[in-house]
Amino acid sequence: MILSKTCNYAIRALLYVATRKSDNFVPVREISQKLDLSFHFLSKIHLILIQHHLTTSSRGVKGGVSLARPAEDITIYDIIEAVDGNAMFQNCVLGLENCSDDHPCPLHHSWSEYRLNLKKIFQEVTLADLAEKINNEQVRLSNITEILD
Amino acid sequence: MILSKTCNYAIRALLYVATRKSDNFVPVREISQKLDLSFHFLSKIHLILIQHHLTTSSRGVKGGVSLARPAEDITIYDIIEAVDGNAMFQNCVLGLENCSDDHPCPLHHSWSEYRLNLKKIFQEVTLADLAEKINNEQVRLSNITEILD
DNA sequence: GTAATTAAAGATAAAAGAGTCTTAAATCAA
DNA sequence: TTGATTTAAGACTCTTTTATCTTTAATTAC
Ligand code: SF4
Ligand code: SF4
Repeated sequence: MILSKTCNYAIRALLYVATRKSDNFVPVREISQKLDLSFHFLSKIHLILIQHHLTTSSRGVKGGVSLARPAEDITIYDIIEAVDGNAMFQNCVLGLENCSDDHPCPLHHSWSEYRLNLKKIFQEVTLADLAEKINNEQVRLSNITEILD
Repeated sequence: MILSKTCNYAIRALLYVATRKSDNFVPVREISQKLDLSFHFLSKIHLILIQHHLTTSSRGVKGGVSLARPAEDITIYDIIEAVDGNAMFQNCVLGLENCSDDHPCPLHHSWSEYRLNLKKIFQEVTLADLAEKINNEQVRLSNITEILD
């Protein structure tokens, strides 16, 4: 898989929050139940997201997490970078070193172009874009049938 | 990383064998020394490659491994498929299910195109292509400086 | 202030990936 | 045939990732 499970869950969780589109905080417990993911594991993932300023949180009654900025301003790339880092968008696909545009191997040209393209794909899609599709039921967030009710 | 370490090592090992271009078997020990990789770990990786008919092997004095077909006929994709499988070229990047061309989410179009493209990149480059570049010293197989002597 | 609620933090555990080690089997050379 | 060499096979260990559990701290409602 291109993305780690942690990253997958992070994206799904934020998508869920984005579809709720209330200004209130969304409890992690609610997210974990709707997405059928481990509550504690999700909590940990949210710490990462908070540290990277993708979300804010509040404790106590009525607490939970919420997006730090409008869903329109959070790209999938932002989430991937926060969780998995950006090595994927920079490293040689074969794990080789000492390669450059000056001394390209047969893979270099296509790979460097591809790598850039991958980044662009993720940067071009925001949480808002995906959330809209989810609300239109053209895509779903979890493998269980009942998800958003 | 896109590819597993095991897969990286497998590619490097086969590239080394390809650059040797002798009809003799190449001992795994030699490969591991030249590439500065664990002998036993490489041995294990070679079992996979042999099982997938990418290499053949011979025990005993003069034994070792060799490519099962000409280097021109082994693509990087063949190696990746053998070691890491092909999930990467088929699965949804977000780990979601129940998606199709009929109900695409905003990522779907670019991703499915990208996924196909990735496969193509790997399928278009053979061991022979890369081995030639290595022999021309335009790329190297290991991070240690002395490698092919 | 008290109780209920919820995230924060960190210890622990299970699973997967990466790497090591030992023994067995095959092959070759003398 | 014997000994050296080299892969085959499998047990084992270490590390990282994934997941669980427990305790603490903050917030709200009353
Ligand atoms: S030239 Fe590009 S693809 Fe080839 S080894 Fe270097 S970074 Fe990787
Ligand atoms: S439509 Fe494509 S990108 Fe979107 S969830 Fe489905 S497979 Fe993934």
